[in-house]
Amino acid sequence: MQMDERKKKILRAIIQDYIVTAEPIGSRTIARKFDLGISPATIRNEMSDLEVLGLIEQPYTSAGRIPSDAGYRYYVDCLMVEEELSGEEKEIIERETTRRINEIQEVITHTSKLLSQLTSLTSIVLGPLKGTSAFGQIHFLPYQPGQAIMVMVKDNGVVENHIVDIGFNVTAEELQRVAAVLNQKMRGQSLKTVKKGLLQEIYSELTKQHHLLDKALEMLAVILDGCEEKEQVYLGGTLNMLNQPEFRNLDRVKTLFRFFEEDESLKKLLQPTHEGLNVTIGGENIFKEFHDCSVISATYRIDEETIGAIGVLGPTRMNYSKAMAIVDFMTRMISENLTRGCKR
Amino acid sequence: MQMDERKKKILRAIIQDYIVTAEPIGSRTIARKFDLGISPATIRNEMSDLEVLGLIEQPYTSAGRIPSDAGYRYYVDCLMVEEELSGEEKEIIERETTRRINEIQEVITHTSKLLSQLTSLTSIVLGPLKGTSAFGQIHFLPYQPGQAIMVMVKDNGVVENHIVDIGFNVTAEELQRVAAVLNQKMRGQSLKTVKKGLLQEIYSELTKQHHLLDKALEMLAVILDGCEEKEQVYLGGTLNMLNQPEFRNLDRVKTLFRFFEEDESLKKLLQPTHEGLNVTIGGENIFKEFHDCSVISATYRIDEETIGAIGVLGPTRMNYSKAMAIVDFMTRMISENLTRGCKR
DNA sequence: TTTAGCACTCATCTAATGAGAGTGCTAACA
DNA sequence: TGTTAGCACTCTCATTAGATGAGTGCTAAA
Repeated sequence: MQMDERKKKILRAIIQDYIVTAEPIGSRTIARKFDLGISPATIRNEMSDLEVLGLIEQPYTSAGRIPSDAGYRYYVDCLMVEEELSGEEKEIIERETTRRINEIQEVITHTSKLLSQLTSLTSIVLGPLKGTSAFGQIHFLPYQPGQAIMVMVKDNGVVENHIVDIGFNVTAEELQRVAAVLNQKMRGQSLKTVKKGLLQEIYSELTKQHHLLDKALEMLAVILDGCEEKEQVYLGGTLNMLNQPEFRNLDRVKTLFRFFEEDESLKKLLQPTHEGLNVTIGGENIFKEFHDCSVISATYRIDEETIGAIGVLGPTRMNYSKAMAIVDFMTRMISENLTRGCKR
Repeated sequence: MQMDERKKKILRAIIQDYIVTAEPIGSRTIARKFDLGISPATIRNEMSDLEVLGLIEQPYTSAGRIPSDAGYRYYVDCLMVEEELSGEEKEIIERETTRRINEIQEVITHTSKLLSQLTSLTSIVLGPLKGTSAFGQIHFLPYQPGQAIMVMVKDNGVVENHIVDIGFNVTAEELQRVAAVLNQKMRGQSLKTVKKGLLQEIYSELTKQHHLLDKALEMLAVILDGCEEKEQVYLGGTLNMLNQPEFRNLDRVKTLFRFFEEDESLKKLLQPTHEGLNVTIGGENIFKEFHDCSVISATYRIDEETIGAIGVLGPTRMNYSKAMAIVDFMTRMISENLTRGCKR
């Protein structure tokens, strides 16, 4: 059995209606709502075929039909008319992403908020990935006795400060020297490289400064500990989920929100499977909690290097064309802006 | 009508039962569950009195009784046996709060998690309040051209970094001088003082350094902008709310979670009305969203100065003695630990 | 003052019923 | 041969009507 033009029209009608109403739709209603020029009976026959093809299904006997995961997949791949964002929407995204924002944290939280607002879905934004940033420079500033503030600037512009315990018998001047050695050896290197290969080298360099002999290794450990990168995940518009009829059930909401609290799992949701826009529909998702959801995600880059990802999460019955257009445009804007920001 | 011993016993029984079951309780059941040595009929008469006194109420005719807000209030003020925390609980709190934690952020997020875990309620932790911290020192570090990293250390130990735009014609050396002036003038002053009184003084001091004449004021504005304090609120265990039968209703959950997203309102929830433990019961709450909830809060201090607050939020039908004991013990531990940390 | 007894109330649970939307099948039609 | 009208049938959902049970208030007796 083949998909002819009429079947396509009917499938599109079913999906588009279901996206809006979240109710199963029957042949009669299709004939009434969409002007296809054929009778309910004919539509019934075609729907029967679509069901055999696995593109639609009945929640129960003698209810209307709803799209199956495969149906959505076919819709996204073959049927959907790609949506052009309105000028207004584009403008908002451009304005908000090109705002002069100094700290990457802000970019992330801001993006997450904007994304959920525009799509009315839940947004997930994944911050700088492990291993994508290298050391820029390290500074030490005096703090309490026995402690110092370590300020670390990474090459992607992220600045972090950590308080490190350095022991009481280390002077400010000694710290300066440590910083000098670290800066010289570590600049442009990733944390991984340092931990794997450079550590011994730095240590022997430091111990040349006889004062530091006994303290050096311990200090290094503490410092590197402070450098430990953690990828951050931001969620936006989690409440939007509660507006979806799919989540009228409290237990469903509970498992959903419990999932939202696990950063590690959230990251996996955004795991890209290929270049460009990733669309994961219903049961395609690796987590069974999201077998009634879809995820649209894409990665953002500085220059050509992927450093993070953004995505939206919503019920399988989401407005794919809109969400895809927004995620796509937004990653492009963020990448441009970040790349420009780093060159500045 | 007076509260005699028997009335008290009955009221206590009603409240304690309701805290556990969340179901209205009737005279017969009270007689069965609690060994008060009187018959259901007698209990009925007393309950009738308690209702006249406004301490209990009927959800509808011929249902059992439930405590009213006034009933809870009476219970908390007069009836409740103050709970002693178990050794184990105390130990956990002590261990977790005296852990060597360098950054105040961590203290806050940690506390919030711990608090919600121990109480099975939602915890709210309010970070350092505006105006409670004074400048310690300011440093500038090189960043991108035209920008610098400003590292600010406050006297309460908080370290923040911000990227500030400083204009292209400012050299590193000039920045050092600015820092020197700022450190000299601002140390120990609050941001408010600086903005109100010191600004002019700093400006005239800076302009003495002839190089900086034209840039000084603009830079100052940018710097002070970066200093702007924002109080942070952390929520923990929001999901605990979903386990309460009071929140079986999705709309209720929605308004609740929507409220949780407004930091400003959350702060008001913790607003202390008097020294020590604050208990706000049901309708006493300023927000009508929480007329079926109670809040137990207390402030924490560094030395004698109040710098923040912690609290738990739960249904009016919460375990007051337990929650109060935990909040009380926890603020004390945090205060001690922070005070010690600052002296270190 | 306390208690037993009794009539009454009201929410909740269950089963029955009917309406409505939709299907599949068959036969007629173009 | 593809399309359509008609019809019997199915299944959910909302509504209704009892039945159940926990609880109350009142009265009268202990």
